[in-house]
Order: sequence, then C-alpha cells, then structure tokens
Amino acid sequence: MARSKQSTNGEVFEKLREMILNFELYPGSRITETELAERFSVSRTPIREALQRLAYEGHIVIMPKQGCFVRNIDIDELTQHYRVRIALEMLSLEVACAEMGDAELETLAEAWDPVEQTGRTDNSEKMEARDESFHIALAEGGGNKALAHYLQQVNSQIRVIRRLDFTNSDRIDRTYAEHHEIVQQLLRRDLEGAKALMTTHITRSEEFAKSLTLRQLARPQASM
Amino acid sequence: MARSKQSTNGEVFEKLREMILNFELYPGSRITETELAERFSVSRTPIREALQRLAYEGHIVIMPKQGCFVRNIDIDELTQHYRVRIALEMLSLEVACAEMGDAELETLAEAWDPVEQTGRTDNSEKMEARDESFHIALAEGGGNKALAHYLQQVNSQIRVIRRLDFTNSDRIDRTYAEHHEIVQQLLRRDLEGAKALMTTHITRSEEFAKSLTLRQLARPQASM
DNA sequence: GCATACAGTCATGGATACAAATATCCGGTA
DNA sequence: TACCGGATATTTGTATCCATGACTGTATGC
Repeated sequence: MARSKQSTNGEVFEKLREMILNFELYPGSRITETELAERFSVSRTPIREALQRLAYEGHIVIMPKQGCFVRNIDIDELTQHYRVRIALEMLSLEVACAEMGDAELETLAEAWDPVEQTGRTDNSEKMEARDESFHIALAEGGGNKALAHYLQQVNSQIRVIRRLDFTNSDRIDRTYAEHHEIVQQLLRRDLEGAKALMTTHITRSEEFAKSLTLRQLARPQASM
Repeated sequence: MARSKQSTNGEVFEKLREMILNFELYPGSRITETELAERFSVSRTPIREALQRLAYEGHIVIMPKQGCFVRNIDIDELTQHYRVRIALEMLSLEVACAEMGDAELETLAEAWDPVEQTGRTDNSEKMEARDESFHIALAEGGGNKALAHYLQQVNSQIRVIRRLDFTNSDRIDRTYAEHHEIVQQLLRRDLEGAKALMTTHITRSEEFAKSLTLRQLARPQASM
C-alpha cells in the first residue's frame, strides 16, 4: 500500500507534497503537468502518477481535461477531519488499552518523557512526524493496522495545518507532557481517563493550529 | 476526488473493480498490464492509472517491478476495518442526531419502510449500493462530508464481503427493518438507542458476510 | 546430485509522440 | 462599448517506444 520505493514517481510525489504543505504551492493555484515535468526534469508520466496520489490524499483536485489545482484550505472541512480523527483516536486508545502490554507502554512513555524530551527538535516538520508516530503507535500497538492506516489518511489531510502547531516551543512542551500523561493513564488501564486527555490534547492543538493557519493565509504569496 | 469522468481510464477502473468484487479476478492471482491492455483494447497507459487507483483503494497490491496481484482476503484485516467502520458510524449518528431535521429523517425512514421496501431488488450489487447510501446519508445529513468520505473508503475495503450479505432475502428484510428502526430512534433523539441498534446491525451483517465469504473462498476458481 | 552463475525472456517504469478537448484571444457585429 | 463566434494555442488523455530490473531455466562446477 504505502510503497517506499525510490522511484522517480515517489520522489516527485514527496517533493510536491512538501511544497504544498509548506505553502510553496499556494492553495487554489493551478498546476500543469508540463510545467512540473520540466521543473523536475522528468517526463509527464511520473508527474501524472504523483498527481494522482496527491489527489487521492486530498492535497489537490483534478478536474478532468482542465488541470489540477492545489486544494483550498477550508477551516470547516478541517474541523470535520478533526472530528473524525478524535473518533479514530478513541478507538486507538481502546485497542491499545486492551492489547498493549505494560512493557510496550513503558517504552512509549519514556520516548515522551517531559523532562528528557528525547528527540526534541525545532524542525516543525520533524517534530510533527514524531507526533504522528506516537498516535500511530497506539493504533498499531493495539494490533489494528487498518486503523493506523485510516489515521494516517486523516493525518495527511490535517498535516497542512497541524504542522504549524510545532512552530511554537510551548506547544512542543505541552505535547511531551500530554503524550506522557496519556500513556500513564493507559498503564493504569484507565481508558476513560486516557480518552478524556486525548480529546483535550487533540482539541487544543486543533485550536492553536487553526488560529495560526488563518494568520498564514492572511499574508498572500506568489503561487509558484 | 471521486472523478466521475467518462474517460477510458475511468471505465477500465470501474470494470476491473467489478471483476475483483465479483471474484472474476480471484484473490492472489497476478495481473499484468499488457494482458489487460489487449483484453480491453486500450494501451497500457490508462490501465496503469486504473491499477494505481485500485491499489489506493486496496483492491490490489503493486509490487514494484514485479507486477500486481489481487489482494488476498484476510478475515482478520476485514475485522479491523469493521471495527473502524463502527467507530465512524457512531460519529455519523452523533452528527445526524444533532443536525438532521425531522423532515429529513422522515424521508429517510420512508425510503427504508419495512413493509413498502422501496427500491428492493435481488441484485446484490444494487442492493449493496443502496445500503451504503443509507449510511452515507447519515454522515452527510449531519453535514460532515469528510466523515462520509472516510466511510466510503472503509466501504470500498469491506465491499468485497459485504456484498454477499445481500444475496440472502432474509438479510435484505432485516436490513430494511433495522435501518427503519435506527431512523426511528434518531427521530426520538435517542442517540444511545440508535448507537446500540447500529452496532448490532453492523455486527450482524459482518458475521453473516464473513461466514459466506469463507464458503465462497472454499471453492477454487480459475484466475481469469 | 545439488548449488550457483549466467543468460534469456518478460514485465514494469519512464520518455516521447500523437490525438482530442478546452480555454483563450482576436476580430467582427449589433 | 459590449457580446458573440471562430481560429489558435495550450493542456490533458492515450498510444507506442525504449531501458532497466526481476524471474526462470539451463548449464556447469564442486
């Protein structure tokens, strides 16, 4: 499913996604295949495949015979995705609480020790990836690969604003603290407690990211 | 996202999906682009795009430089998807209960009147589509398009076995009855009651479809 | 007799060439 | 001046061609 090949196709895909997520390709702007082809010095074939994947992940929309456009950021829509995310994360906690052993949870807790802050970085991109891995770990730890997959799908949708959450140092501190606490609740096998923490954890970062996004969108930028 | 274009690409995609869902392409069998190309009398290009989309939807797996294979049916994995589905449907009910008006719910109830049985058909393919539309209607009625989208994703994963649920006349009767009851609970704004009904509704069809699938898989079939 | 290496074949990945469709731009007309 | 229509140009969609990598089968050496 998630092919980790080193093909041209994959490289173009990664690169384009980064550009969209970093607002180098501004929402609403048009993308033409030939343009990208010469920009990356490849033929249109891998470009088209990359665009298909991007469309599938929802970063762009393809209008048949008309071209593709960078998806506009719609705060209402992102709210809907966050709503789905919370529902999935609740399920994550359920399976994690039921299936993960203490040892497994301990190592996860250590990885998010609020004083050690292992792997902390100011690179928001890296930090966001690390954050995602925490949430995925719960789903996979619970043995539900499908759940992890859907969670990643949601993540790819909200990543565009979620990333902004980690441009703030305080927010990173809070992330460590909250992740740690959630695992502590799981170790106590307090599912409801963990759910409550997770919900506020997600909601808080959602609010913060949204406000930052609005500011980001406020300052116009060249389309390419 | 869901492009409804009439292009060759799209036609091939639809056709291949049907073939996979109808076990004309047997799980595990290998698919070669050239073979499909001459079979459909088109070039490899649209075939490739269709295969990519099928891979995204999880119907086939593409092994780089090795070819693609019809995905094996893994009951454990389908169980995971069903678990996710239930979580999403619970959210559907929440948004539907909160947002849908009585009139809207009434028309939905009429569409699934257990005595009228509007739109009933013995075509399991059609019936399954109608069933899906009920569940999607709740998510969309609640105003959460994203949720509807994810629900459709899950549907495309479990469709391969879910369809078998509607090869049985009794199961169709039950579907009408249960759908009707769920809407009645929503009309009473009894969210918890609706959730309970929905959970058993889904679980029941899951169990039935699984047992039928195992039988279907038991009788081997030519790969193409 | 078995394992390894080499070569041949075949399928995918990418590039290029061609066709079809749409958007744009220009001029003419009311 | 505004609007309509056709020609042109650009862009997507499809077909074919070339190259690279993987599997298979055979032959040879141990």
